[in-house]
Amino acid sequence: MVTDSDTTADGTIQLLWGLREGPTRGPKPVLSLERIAQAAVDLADAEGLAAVSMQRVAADLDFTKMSLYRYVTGKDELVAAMIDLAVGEPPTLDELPGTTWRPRIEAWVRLLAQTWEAHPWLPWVTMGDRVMGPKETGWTELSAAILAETGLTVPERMSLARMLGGHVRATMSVSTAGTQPWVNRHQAALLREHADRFPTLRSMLDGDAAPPPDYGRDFGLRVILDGVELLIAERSGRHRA
Amino acid sequence: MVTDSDTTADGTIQLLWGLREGPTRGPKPVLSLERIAQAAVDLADAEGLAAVSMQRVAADLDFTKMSLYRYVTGKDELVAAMIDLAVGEPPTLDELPGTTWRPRIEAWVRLLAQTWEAHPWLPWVTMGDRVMGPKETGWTELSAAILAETGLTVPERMSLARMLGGHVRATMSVSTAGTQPWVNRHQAALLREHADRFPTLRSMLDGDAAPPPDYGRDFGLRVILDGVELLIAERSGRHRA
DNA sequence: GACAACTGTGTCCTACGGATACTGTTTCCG
DNA sequence: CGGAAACAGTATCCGTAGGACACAGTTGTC
Repeated sequence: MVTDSDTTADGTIQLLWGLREGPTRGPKPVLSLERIAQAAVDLADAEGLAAVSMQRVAADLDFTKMSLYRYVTGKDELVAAMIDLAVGEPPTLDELPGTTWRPRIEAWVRLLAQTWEAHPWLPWVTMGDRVMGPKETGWTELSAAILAETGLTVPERMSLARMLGGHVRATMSVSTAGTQPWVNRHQAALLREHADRFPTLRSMLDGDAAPPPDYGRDFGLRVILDGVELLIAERSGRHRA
Repeated sequence: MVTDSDTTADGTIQLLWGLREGPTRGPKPVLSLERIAQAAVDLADAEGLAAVSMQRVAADLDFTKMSLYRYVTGKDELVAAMIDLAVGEPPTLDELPGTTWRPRIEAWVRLLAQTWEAHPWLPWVTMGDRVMGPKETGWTELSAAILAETGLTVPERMSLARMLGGHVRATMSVSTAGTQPWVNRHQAALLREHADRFPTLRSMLDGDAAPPPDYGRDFGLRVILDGVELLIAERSGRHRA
């Protein structure tokens, strides 16, 4: 399941970056990588990632399972193609609102979150060490371009970009059933039952503070970016001193 | 793979919270949930989560695959048991350094990260809507207790706790092979090749800024907590005004 | 027109999670 | 004290998964 070697990575790179040499000799391919990936994405959107199997994707296309292996060396490559298709082309810098890094990066987060909400399986599949496709790299490029203005160091900027992506991931895919957004009803019942062991959590259950509909995405984003601004201010202050 | 119903959740709850009524009639069980979970954790630590199958866990214990199903209704429950075993008992509040929320929550993050580093499969398995076991709930309780001091609202506190957990997750499981910590060598080669499409990323490749060994965990934590302090300060300022 | 290259198919294999029926053991109760 | 119920671990079977491999049919090239 986990691609752990170079040969696999090379294959995926060739696939995603259009480096697969198209042959000229044999019969014309009826299928295409795009059609396959699209069918897989549609399936994952509709029935979840677990429903995506070679069998099923092929069936949705009215082909045999093994025919897919002419376009994709394995399921890992299919998933990689799904990711780059689903994540889509990033916006350009001038499409973003504002002229400074903060509103721009806020918009970047918002747009990324929208994309991920449309494909709820993406958070699970974009974890760990991978080779990013061109579109996904485009999103990263955009964030890097936006954050260049901050004056942070290169590792800091990339840490921040990674952090924001992680934040989007963390503020998604949470149960909706429950009185409080941070706990599902099974957990709530358990907390009431074991109030002695978890007094703080127990007391928080009855709070009537307005639960944010986005599970704290905006709140967390504000906290992070405030921290960044503070850091910038500190450094520019030191520069002047 | 995804437990999507209540009956399953109920079963897992009973398992994790010790609510399974032990029978008294038949032959004495030779195995135990603890032994099974421990074997599974050891296996996952050594060979990765993908190596954990009922077959393999049972073989490591010199038992049949089906014998495990006497202690666990399915693999989901096994994984749930693995999580609560691997995450371990949280520290107590007075074991943490400092007396204010900031050093305490910093220590909380550090300890959680240590635990997760010891079990690199945990990030993948602790995503999404689940029922937490008692030990994992203990970690959450601790963070909630620490953050109570901040004066943030309940949803804000829990968002923050979730955020910090997400931050630990995001700053783990990254490739180590590469000149820069934020990109692996495959990606780096691609960026050099497509320098026109990704100019910002391309230019960052040659930077010689010191790559942090923790992939920006401390940096990100500082940013987040600075943001929190700023928020607290703003509100207390408004209170005075 | 032969041949090489290629696409899509059919068959087969291994491994997985899990259901079910079974054998053997323990304990309760009449 | 002895049978019967309740249990533990086993053996066998099933459906589905990813994938290897050999094949039939199609296409371009020499």
